[in-house]
This record gives sequence, C-alpha cells and structure tokens, in this order.
Amino acid sequence: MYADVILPVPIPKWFTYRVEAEFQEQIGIGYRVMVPFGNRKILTGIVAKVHPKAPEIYQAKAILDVLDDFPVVNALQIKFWNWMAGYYCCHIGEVMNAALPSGLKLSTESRVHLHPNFDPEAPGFPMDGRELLVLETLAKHDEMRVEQFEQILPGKTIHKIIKSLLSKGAVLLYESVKEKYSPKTEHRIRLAKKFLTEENQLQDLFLELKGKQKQEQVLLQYLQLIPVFQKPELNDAGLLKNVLTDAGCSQSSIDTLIKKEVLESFRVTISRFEEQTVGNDSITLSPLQQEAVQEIHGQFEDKNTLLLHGITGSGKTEIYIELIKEVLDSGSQVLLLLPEIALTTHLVFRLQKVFGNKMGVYHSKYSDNERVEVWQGVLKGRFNFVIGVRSSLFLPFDSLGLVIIDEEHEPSYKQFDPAPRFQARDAAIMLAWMHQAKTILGSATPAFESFFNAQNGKYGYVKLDKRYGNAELPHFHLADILKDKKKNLLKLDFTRILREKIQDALNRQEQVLIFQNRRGYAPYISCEDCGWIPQCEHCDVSLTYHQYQEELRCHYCGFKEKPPKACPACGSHKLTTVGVGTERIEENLSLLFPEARIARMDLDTTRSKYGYQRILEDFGAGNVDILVGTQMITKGLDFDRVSLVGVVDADRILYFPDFRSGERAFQQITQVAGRAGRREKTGDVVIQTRRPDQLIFSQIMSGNYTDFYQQEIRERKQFYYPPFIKNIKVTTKHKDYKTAENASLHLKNLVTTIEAKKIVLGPEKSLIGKIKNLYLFEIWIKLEKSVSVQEYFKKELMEKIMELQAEKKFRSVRFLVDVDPF
DNA sequence: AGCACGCCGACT
DNA sequence: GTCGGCGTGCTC
Repeated sequence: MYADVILPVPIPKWFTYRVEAEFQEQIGIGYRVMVPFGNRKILTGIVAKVHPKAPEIYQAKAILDVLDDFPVVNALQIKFWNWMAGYYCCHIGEVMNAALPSGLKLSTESRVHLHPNFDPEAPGFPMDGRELLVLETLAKHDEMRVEQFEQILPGKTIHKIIKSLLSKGAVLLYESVKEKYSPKTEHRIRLAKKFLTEENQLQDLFLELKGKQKQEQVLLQYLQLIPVFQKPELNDAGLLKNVLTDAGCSQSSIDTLIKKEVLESFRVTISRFEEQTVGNDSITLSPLQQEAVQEIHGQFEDKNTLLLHGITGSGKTEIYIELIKEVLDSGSQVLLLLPEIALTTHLVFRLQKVFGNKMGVYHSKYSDNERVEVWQGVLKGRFNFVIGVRSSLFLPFDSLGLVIIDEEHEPSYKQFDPAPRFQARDAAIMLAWMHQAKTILGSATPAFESFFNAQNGKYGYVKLDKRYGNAELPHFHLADILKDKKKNLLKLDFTRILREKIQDALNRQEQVLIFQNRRGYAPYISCEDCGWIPQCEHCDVSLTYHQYQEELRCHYCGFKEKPPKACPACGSHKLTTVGVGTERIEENLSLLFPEARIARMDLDTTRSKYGYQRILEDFGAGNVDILVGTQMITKGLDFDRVSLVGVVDADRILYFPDFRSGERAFQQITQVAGRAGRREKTGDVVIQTRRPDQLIFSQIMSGNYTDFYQQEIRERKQFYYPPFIKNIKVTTKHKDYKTAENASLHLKNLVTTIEAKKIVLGPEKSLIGKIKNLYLFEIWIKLEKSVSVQEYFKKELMEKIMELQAEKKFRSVRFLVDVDPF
C-alpha cells in the first residue's frame, strides 16, 4: 500500500510513501503521519489518499509512524484544500499550513547523545578543542538538543562539529517528535480506596493520627466536604488541593498524608473553556424580523447563497439566532464568520447566552492550545456551532447546514500575505456548496461583488431597512476644511462645526468617536528649508513619526530610528511634521478640550492580547469621553451614549489610487456613522473634507446605497473592473531592481500568448516599490469571468511562471500570484 | 521553503 | 590553510 501525503512544503508535487504492514490497518485519509524528508528532516503531513499503486520513477520511502487513532481532518476538508490551492494558485501544503492550528503540526528536534560504545579514554581519535568541549558537556547532560550548544559555542559551527563527532562514532543523533499541544490538567486529591472498602480502616487511621493535629484537620476537612460513604462517587472525582489549603489546612500535612498513602494525588485533563451555562436565553423576533426569516426561507428554496442587506441597527443578530437555532435543531453544524474586531463585542456574549456551551469561539488571539481544543471540539461534536475569524473556515466540520458571513464587505476577509491568498467570503461559499449548506452574507454596505450577484439573481436578496425600534438615521454635516481654513476657523485640524458639536456632546455628557484612518503622529516629517523627508532604509516609503515613543517608524518592515535633531541634508533645524495621524488627533483634542477624557484605539494601542477589550470596556463604562481611532472603531462598538461621530479627513479615504476607493469610502463612512445615536436618540455625524461638492457625500448622507452602486458599477463595467472581470495580480520580488522588473516583463510577454479573453497590464512598480530591501513589480490580468477560462488560464499561468523560474537569471525571483486581489 | 553540496574570497 | 559567503539542486 502507498499513501499520498500532504507536506508543509511549497512544492507542487505529491509525495508518495510506502505504508508498511504494521500501519495498514490504522491508516486512512486525514491521519497525521511522520515521514522522512530529504537527508535529515522528519516532517509530519496529512494523508490525502491511500492506494496500491507504486510510484514508477522513484523508490518510495516508508512512513515512519501514524500519529493518530482517528483522522484529524476529513475527506471533505481535503477536497476543500485542493479547491483552494487550485483557485488561489498556491500549493496544497501552504493551504494545510494555514488550515491546521500549529498545535496540530508537529515539530521535530534533533537531539544528540553520547554513543554508548564510545570510550573517551581510548586513544586514536584526534579531537580538537571544540569537539572535546561538546563531549564534556554531553557527558554531564546525557542528552541535549542541538540548539543548546549554541550557547556554549557561538557561531554556526555546531553542525559541523557534531557531524565530525558523528563520523568518529562518538555521538548519536536522533530526531524526537514533540507534540505541541498539551492538555490542561488539574491537580486533585482523594482518599485512598482502601479506607472506603473497610470501615475500621478509617477509625484506625484516626487513632493513628491522634496528636498529629494538622493532619487530623486535613482529614476531617476532607470528609466534611466529601461524604465518602454516602457518596463514594464524589471521592472518585476528588478535590482540588487548594480547596483544602484555602480552608486553612497546611500544605505540608497534605503532602505527608499523600506520602503515607492515606490520600492519593492525581491529575485530570480539563477543558480550557469553562463550561458555560447551557444557553437558555430566548429571543423574540419583531414582526419585521419574522417576515425576513420567512423571506429567507422562501429564497433558500432555489438559492444557495443569500445577501442580507440590513442597515446598522436593523436587528440582523436576532435573525441569525433564529436561523442558527433551526439548523442546529435539524442536527447540522453552523459556522458564523466575523472580522476579528467584531469578535470582542457583545455579539459574542449575546450568542453565548443563547447557545451556551454548544458554541465554540475561534479567535486569532487564542493560544495554540485553545485552538486545538476548538478543533477537537468540532471533531468530537462538542461544538456544533462555531463563531470565528477567517481561519475558522478550516475547522473539521462534517455536516455544515449554514454558513453566515457577517460584515461580508470587510476587506479583512482577504488574506494577503502568506499564501493561500484567499478571500474567506468566497471560500466559505464554496465550502458551503461542498456541504450542501446554505450561505448568508450579511452587511449594511454590501461588497459590490455580492450586490452584483444579488442583482442578477445568482444570490437571493433580503433587505432590512428599518432601524430597530425605528431609531432614525443620524444627522449629517459636511464641514468644508478649506473654507474654514480661509476664515481662520480651522483649529488644530478641527473645523468649527466639529469643535462645536464635540463641545455640545461633552456638555451633555455624551460620548464622541473620532475617525482618522492613519496611525502614528504624522505620516512623515519634512525639512522646511530643503524639503528633505526621512525614508526607510529598506523600503520605498517615508517614515511615520510616532511622537509617543519619539521615533520614526516604517509601517512596512518595522524599522525604527530616532528623529534627527537637524536636517542631515542641509543642517536646518526647521523640521516639521506633515499630515495627521491618530496620535496627533489625540494630542490636538486634549489641547482643544482639556477637560475631556480621551483614549486612542489603533494598532499601537491594541497589540496586547486583550488590548481592544480593555479600551472598549473602558469606553463602555463611560470612563472615556472621546475615542480616537482608525478603522477599528468602525466596527463592534454599540454604545448607546455615542451621540457624535467625526471623520477628520474623508478625502484620505476617497483618494486612494485603487478602483475600489469609492466603494471603500462609502462603506467606511457609513459604518462609522452608524455608531452615532441608537434607540431613541438621533446622533450627529460630521464629515470633514476639502471637496464637499462630491456626489458620494450626498449618497452617504441619504443612505442611498443603490444609487451609489448604480453609478459606480457603470464605471466598473466601462473600464473592465470586477465584478465584470476576474483580476489576477502577479508580483515579482527581487533584491535587484532590474531583475525584478525584467522578470515581470518576461512574464507579461509569456502571459500575453495564453489563449484567453484577457487584458494584461504592466509591469508597473508596486505602490510601495521596495519592501524589506526587495523590489516589487506587478502585472495585472483582467480575465473573462467564465469558470473554464479561468481554470485553463491559471494552469497556463503557473506553467509560465515555472518556465521562467527554470531560467538561471530568474531563479531567485519570487512570483506571488494573487487571485481576486484587493 | 529549507538544507546540503560545492566553489570562491578574507582572515587566523 | 580554514571559515563562511551564496549560487544550485533536490526533496517521494
């Protein structure tokens, strides 16, 4: 028998291994196996297929070990991985890497042993000083990890020395596999069994303990808590040690009793997730919501995917809950995808109250061990309902009935950097299709792709356009930055109207959100005399000034340095900051409103595990009057006391060189505006711009998504943009500018020859021309939207890339393929 | 992607 | 001489 194994390596090949007789019974699709790879390495992979066909052109190596008693991945998942690798032009090993929580990936460590037959006294081996040092250290430690020698012998010579010792027969080297996941355990104690079976034993024991007060006390306390004769099953479960110590028993007496074998100490595996109360919160749907549920059911008769277009505060959550309940009752599983930030909000608590411990949460800030437990929970049926971020798509579901993607327009559903560069919304639709499940896309401002599909009937469409409790849309105000500037009314980047509105809100003790989509203090600093701007050494960007840490930082590679005292170009001391980031807004606000309590929420203040939660809780508790933030604040804030939202610089969002900038601006401004005023109160939104005459503002203000869509979509059609075509971007990356450009140009020429209806643009320097010392060039392909054309084209494209990489001069060029890029 | 192999320059 | 740089080839 042979097994095709998926390995975590980016090589577009199957790896076939021999299955020895001893494993033939135990192996199957989805089992983790340990296999030798190359000379030294041992990898763990997942079995994708078991078959009797021996590979023809090479000798298959044997599988070393099968690691599981039951598969950790099911056949459907492997099918899904395969689809993803094909669609997003990457290797299945890369998909596997993204899919498995790293706790399920095993790592191997090289360990070194002294050879048992090696006699250090025996002469004849010339050993140099460093070899002797290694031997001496080994003699003391018996066994060591290779990396441990790095402390003793700095430099990269360790491997050579060990190799030399190996050839002299002085040491042995072996690979030890370490399972990264470790279950959480608890230390418990209980009364030894023998005291339960014979009653006299216990009396004898008390006689024996006479005079040993402390020990007696322990025993009495234990018996008081656990009535061992009435309820012997309680004794089996035992007691946490600290329950006794908390009750005043002495630690050492407990230990003595354990030593005397009166008490036994044992460990039990416990879950990292507290048992929640079984959900029993019921919900009542409003008549409108009931109607929507009915409509969804109706459309699901002949549509598999549905767009639920519900404005902020229209009560989508209750509709979700109702539908989830129905599917769970029918015995199927449910997946609810959310953008990361939305996972920290009441929505989760809300759902937890309803679904209790049937619901698993999969968050990117969870530890590895926690993720493995969610994975296993899904595998074993503990969690039939999971709410999680993009990567929860990969959990081992076997019978999904419903997938919901909330805030489906969110760009964070697209993974950029390591392959697979997948769009979780689209992948979820495919996953649902494989499960014969239904999909709901929920949003107040749908992605154009989704709305387009709803319009042409591919998706069902249900609209909720009444705010819950009939709360009204906020009042919008456009503030003309240039006009205020002329009249000298612009103070510290705030127009008069925004300042007044903030003051009003503060006076009424209401809260304010200020949105500025740029972190740091200022985008850059500049010399007033010669115009010099500090650039990153490794990237083609100017450095952002962060005042708080008093440093210049590159947002692309993390490079930082102290700002210079004088201009290095001309020596001038007139260095000023240019532009406005969140830090500066925060500072300006504290100057304008010294009495207000101000907080900031951006990547820099939320880096820690519970970063956002802390800020959100503070804000929710009313300890903060004004919250400044990047797009993070556009989601997940549902606080009744926010009555004003200010957008500092709408133009920044609008003039991004990208065909989606209009769509994005509409979404971001609408979303952040939705935070203003809820329930009975009507909120205010102030948008600062230099171009108040633009049509998009009136569309945002009237909440007229459809008008906006109609107008934009015409342009998309005219200029061949999605959703009318498929976009594929190929980036070439190399440390040498010319090589990167050349590779891109050659690829363009090759791609042009592929027979398909398409337009190829480029090569063009990337928006950021250099990142981490690598130059970036890209070509864009606009491709006809038929599935067969796409499949053919992608196959050809990958072949062309391989062709190029076979050429010497392009060997070290990296080609990154991004399907449906942002 | 790693990692070994192998061929060159810069030092003890 | 050796150490370590990196170009090249390979992984069932």
